[in-house]
Amino acid sequence: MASVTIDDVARLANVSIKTVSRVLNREPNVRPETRQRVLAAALELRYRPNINARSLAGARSYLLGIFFDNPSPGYIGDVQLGAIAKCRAESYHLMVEPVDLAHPNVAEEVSAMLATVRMDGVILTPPVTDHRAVMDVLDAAGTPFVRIAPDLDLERAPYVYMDDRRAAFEMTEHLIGLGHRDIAFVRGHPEHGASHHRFEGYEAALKAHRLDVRADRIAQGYFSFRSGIDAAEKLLAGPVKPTAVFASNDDMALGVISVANQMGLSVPSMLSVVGFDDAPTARFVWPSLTTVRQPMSDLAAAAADMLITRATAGEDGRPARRMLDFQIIVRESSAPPAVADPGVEKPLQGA
Amino acid sequence: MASVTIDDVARLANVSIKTVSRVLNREPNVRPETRQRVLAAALELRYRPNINARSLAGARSYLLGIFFDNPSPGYIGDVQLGAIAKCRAESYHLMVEPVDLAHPNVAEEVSAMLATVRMDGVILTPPVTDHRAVMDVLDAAGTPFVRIAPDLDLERAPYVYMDDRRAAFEMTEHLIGLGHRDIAFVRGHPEHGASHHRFEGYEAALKAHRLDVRADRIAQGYFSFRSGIDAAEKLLAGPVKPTAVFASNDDMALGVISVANQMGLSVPSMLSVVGFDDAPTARFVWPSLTTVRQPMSDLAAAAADMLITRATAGEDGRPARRMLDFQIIVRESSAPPAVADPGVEKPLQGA
DNA sequence: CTGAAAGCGCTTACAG
DNA sequence: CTGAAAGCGCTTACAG
Repeated sequence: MASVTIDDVARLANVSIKTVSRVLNREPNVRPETRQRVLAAALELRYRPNINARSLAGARSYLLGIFFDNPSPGYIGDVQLGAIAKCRAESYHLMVEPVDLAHPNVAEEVSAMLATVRMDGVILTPPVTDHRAVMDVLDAAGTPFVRIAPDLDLERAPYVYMDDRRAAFEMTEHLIGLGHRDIAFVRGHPEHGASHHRFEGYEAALKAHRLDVRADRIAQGYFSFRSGIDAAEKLLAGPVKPTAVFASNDDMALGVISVANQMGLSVPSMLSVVGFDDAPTARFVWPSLTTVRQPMSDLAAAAADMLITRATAGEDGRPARRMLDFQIIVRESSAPPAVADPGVEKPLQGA
Repeated sequence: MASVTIDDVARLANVSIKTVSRVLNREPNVRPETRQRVLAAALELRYRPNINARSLAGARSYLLGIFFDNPSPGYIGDVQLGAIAKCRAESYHLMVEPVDLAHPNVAEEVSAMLATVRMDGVILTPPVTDHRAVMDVLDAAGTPFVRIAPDLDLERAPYVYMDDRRAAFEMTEHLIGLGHRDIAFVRGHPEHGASHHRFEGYEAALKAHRLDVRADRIAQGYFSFRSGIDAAEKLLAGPVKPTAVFASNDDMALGVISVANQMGLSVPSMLSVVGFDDAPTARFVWPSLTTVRQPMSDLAAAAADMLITRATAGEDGRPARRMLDFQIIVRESSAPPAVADPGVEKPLQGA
């Protein structure tokens, strides 16, 4: 209860509180011997600086915020884990703040929050990451922020991201490598930049392997399970069906699998289905889903790191950005096509 | 940047800062007219009290902590949403703190954290909710806490929970109501109190409907997908199979479905399978899972509420507890049995 | 290399 | 009903 303060440490070490402060903040100009004495005293007393006092007196709050709006349950957890781990390592703390983008007064709300609790930086998760009013408020408050996987205004502020195009390219190559030549694609929500990048990756991989990009093998989806079902019903309607479907996210891939099941198309023996995201569900469905793991946790950790180390500007003075690696997770839902094309036996030439 | 302080408000309202403080904290003894003037000034200046200053000077920090260890990704999100919503409504903020129970120095770590950032209360989620060393540290620091769905030492501290036994009872009745008479059960991890409550509910419902509780229809599981598979392989091995399987959680239910699929037992037409938890996955698998929704979000909200309103002691002076309602979510995985028992037509008598 | 003073923006305890 | 003073536990700016 009666907690140990900087005064207690100073007294025990026989120095002023200013010296204790210097040692704890790793400031220069302290004799090694003095430093040792202070450290020993702090250790003995198990001294922990009070974050409120530090924040009130100084320029740092040792607090990072993470803004969410309507997080999908799995998502919020992954993201936070990364940010929390980094914060913990740097003795920062993470404050979770919901942001209701649909609310008419978002800006006012966020502004009030920023005034109440001072944060050294804020991590913006999608869809908040693309909300201009929120960024305006953050700028007005002088609070640094890093965006996770933004779509819009990429020059505006620092961000972390993964290469969606390249991931889609590699996933498509995974299917081609399995022997598939007729691969359908379910596009993501047209308002998400990632949707376009993923489609481009798919398209580029087909072209690189001299395969046709057929309009009747491409369906529009909106990232929802339901839209995956609708898309699958179109893609699987004809007599000659694709041997694989690449859905731009896992929820839609699950919709595709559901339709395939109902049509008696066994996955993966008669139809391979792959997704994107590695949603928690992907591991547990039957068959489990081959997908792309977005390094959400690492992205958040990188964002936290940029904020804590104040590395939010690149060498050229423009907002910094960091790209992280994705991972192709091969599970049960992808396999060689049932009836192999005669040409499949010999390896294909990449472009 | 240059933020509005209590002094600015006091000046504009022509009162002392103490009076501003009174008004903002809803203390008595302020003339209505004065109160109005202060409120108007605060509004005009968009004044927001600095949380660090409040915390440093006063008895409240307006901060709640929520402790996690190895959260399953879906889980952490649900829980937090509830806690955050409540915090926001009461102008509190939520700090997420990871607790590594496996670490030899958990107690020391938590203790350090508590010294650094003062919290008005802490919410403990499973499995932290049952960790004695953590509770000891919390007590030592004088920090109130509320446990979510604890198993052990129920008299020790306030908690929120749902009635697992009753939920399992009702789920079993759902199956009986569908016409099932031969219902198998997969038990949960024996070290979790909930496992026993769920089993008791199953057992009680069978007895209430004069159905046999058969040892060969009960298998031990450990809450994992894998253990669900193992259990299903035992339960579905014989020539006369149960018409329904009630698994103590969703992960195991998915394991059961997976085995059923591989055995050619179509769910739900040849076998009904139900779970418990309403994991995010439950909605998306095919067939989607009939299950029990644990009100995780509401439990967390209730916990936050108890902490904020300081209602952590019951009227009898013992630790308070609050029980919340569960919900039976009927989806596609449960249906009437394929071959109905002749006796099924007439309604059964409940006990 | 070290320290005394002031101040961050509030609340507490006390006086009137 | 209202306010002047002290103080929470630190860091900042300055002096030596």
